[in-house]
Amino acid sequence: MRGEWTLVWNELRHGLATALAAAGIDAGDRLAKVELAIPRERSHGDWTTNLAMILAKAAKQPPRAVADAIAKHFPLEGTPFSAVEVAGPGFLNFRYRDTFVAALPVRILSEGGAYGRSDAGAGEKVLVEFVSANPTGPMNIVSARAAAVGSSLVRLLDMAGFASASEFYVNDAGNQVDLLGESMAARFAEHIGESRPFPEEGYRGEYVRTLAAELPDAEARAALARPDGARWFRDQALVRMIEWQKRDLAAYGVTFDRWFLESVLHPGAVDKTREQLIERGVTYRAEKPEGVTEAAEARVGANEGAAGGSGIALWLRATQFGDSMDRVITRSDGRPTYLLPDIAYHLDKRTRGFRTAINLWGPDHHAYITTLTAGLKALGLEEDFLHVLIVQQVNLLRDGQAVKMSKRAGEFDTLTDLIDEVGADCAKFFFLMRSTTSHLDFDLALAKKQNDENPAFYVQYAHARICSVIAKGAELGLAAATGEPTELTDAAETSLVRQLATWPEVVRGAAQAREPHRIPTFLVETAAEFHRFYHACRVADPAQPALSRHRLRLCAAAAQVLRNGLALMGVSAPERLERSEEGLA
RNA sequence: GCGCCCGUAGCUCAACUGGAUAGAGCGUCAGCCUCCGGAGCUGAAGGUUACAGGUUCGACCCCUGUCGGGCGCACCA
Repeated sequence: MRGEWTLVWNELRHGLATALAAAGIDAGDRLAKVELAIPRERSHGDWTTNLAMILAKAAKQPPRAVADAIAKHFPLEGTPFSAVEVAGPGFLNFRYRDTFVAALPVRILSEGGAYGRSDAGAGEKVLVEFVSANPTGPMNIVSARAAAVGSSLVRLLDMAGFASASEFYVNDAGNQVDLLGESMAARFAEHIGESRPFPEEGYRGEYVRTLAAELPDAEARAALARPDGARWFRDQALVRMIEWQKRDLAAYGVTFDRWFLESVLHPGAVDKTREQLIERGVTYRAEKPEGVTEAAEARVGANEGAAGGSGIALWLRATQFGDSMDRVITRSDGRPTYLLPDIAYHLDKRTRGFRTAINLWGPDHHAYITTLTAGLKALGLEEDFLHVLIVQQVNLLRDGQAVKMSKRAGEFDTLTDLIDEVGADCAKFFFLMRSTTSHLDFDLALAKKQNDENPAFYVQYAHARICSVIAKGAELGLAAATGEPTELTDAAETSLVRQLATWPEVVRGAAQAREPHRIPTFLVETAAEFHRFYHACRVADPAQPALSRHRLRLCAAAAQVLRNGLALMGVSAPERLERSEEGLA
């Protein structure tokens, strides 16, 4: 091993490169993309690769012949592997040395919270933007899923060697905020017994009334009397709303490196972006988009009312960059559409040095991916700069029955409601458990159960159980072994160590695929692996002190891995779980 | 009408970017504590991966079509 934070993955890659060179096989750039995996089937070894099968065609040799050549030249010396075998149609299967396995618990404990960390991301700067809800109401359930996934992804990327940061984009410059201000002014007027018309599309939620009543009385009265007083109400509403959202998220354990206000882009950055697009010749002025089909034209006609005015607008030639149609970036009245500041914002991200922007969006925005991507390509940004993860909707259930999520006061709808009902740990575990592309059925009754139906408790229980057995060992005067490698005497022990050995690879894979759900999946498997071991092997046995000390250390290593995984999820790892009344059912 | 996402065991979901015999939990059935937390463990049953073609050594994964479910569709964000 070349030292900590080096992946077995890297060792394999180097070994394969050496073997290919020695065997005289030209892999081209294939090696960079080849699959190195941990096989599901343990009898297939600890690592496997399909490299030989990939190269067979170009090498004009049967896959097994290529595999044999690679196996023959693979330099095992100094690697974690003792053997490489050719199997099946041409797989190369690698097996860990016993000494590597025996040394692993020592290594896990010495690396501690850093076990699993790697340099796979090579320090690439990645900005993860998520939630970014309009500052016009409290955090809701949809945001709760995005917050759990986004914050976990940031930690995951960091652990895999990316330079990651989190950001919340605040739409504080649009109509919606003006409407909020107007709504607030009207509610304040109502509060002091005056009348002021409530805006047509205003925010009718009870929370606006609450916030209005908290405004400083004298200042608010003065603003109400001024002709431009709506602006004061807007600014007040904005500040209070953002603080509220920050509080809600903080209670959930989610914070952001930066809250980016859209308003800072106006007018400078927005104008500059428009000029750049014009200079690049990717815009035109027209009443209608160029090259629309008759069918599309008919639809425009049908939507004229909703579409707004007719007149000369500035269009982006989005179709040249993969979009299905051209898009307006400046309305006929001169105001920019949402697209232009969005482009300006992402240009700003790129200018700050981020090589990748990962955005978490709701399913209602998926069509916008091609539009924004087209806008960024039109500016000359890398095609793969923007990476959008669609976080699918959440269906709340209670004992199998759908829970209505309504904006109206009193109904179950907010993040705070959710935390109050099931707790932040459990909510996050459930949100992270599924891939973001899956619709998620969230059963409140299930999440509240503290029993075996609940995977969040299954993992936390494994951790608590380990802490308990370590405490038991201490009672008996048995401490975890230090220094010397672990003696593995039982198949269940070896199986557990091998599971723990995969952790750095799981972190790397999950980070590069941007799939945080692999973490809870791994933790559930690890917990199961631990329980199996615990069932098969007595850990704290005064009659066998030497063996006990080795097993206690293995337990401590397992606890460390569980803690590291739960930490990535933002879920706590309690040392004790108290039985609740419901849990006894 | 067009576009995107989804469809895997009775239910909720995995399957490591195209790999070896598609796996977990719940539910059902049958077992396991003189022992460290039974909130646990072991086993059984349960599948034409919606359907029909195609691509190749190999497909839940890629391509085409069909059927279902969700979402979006033009100077709202």
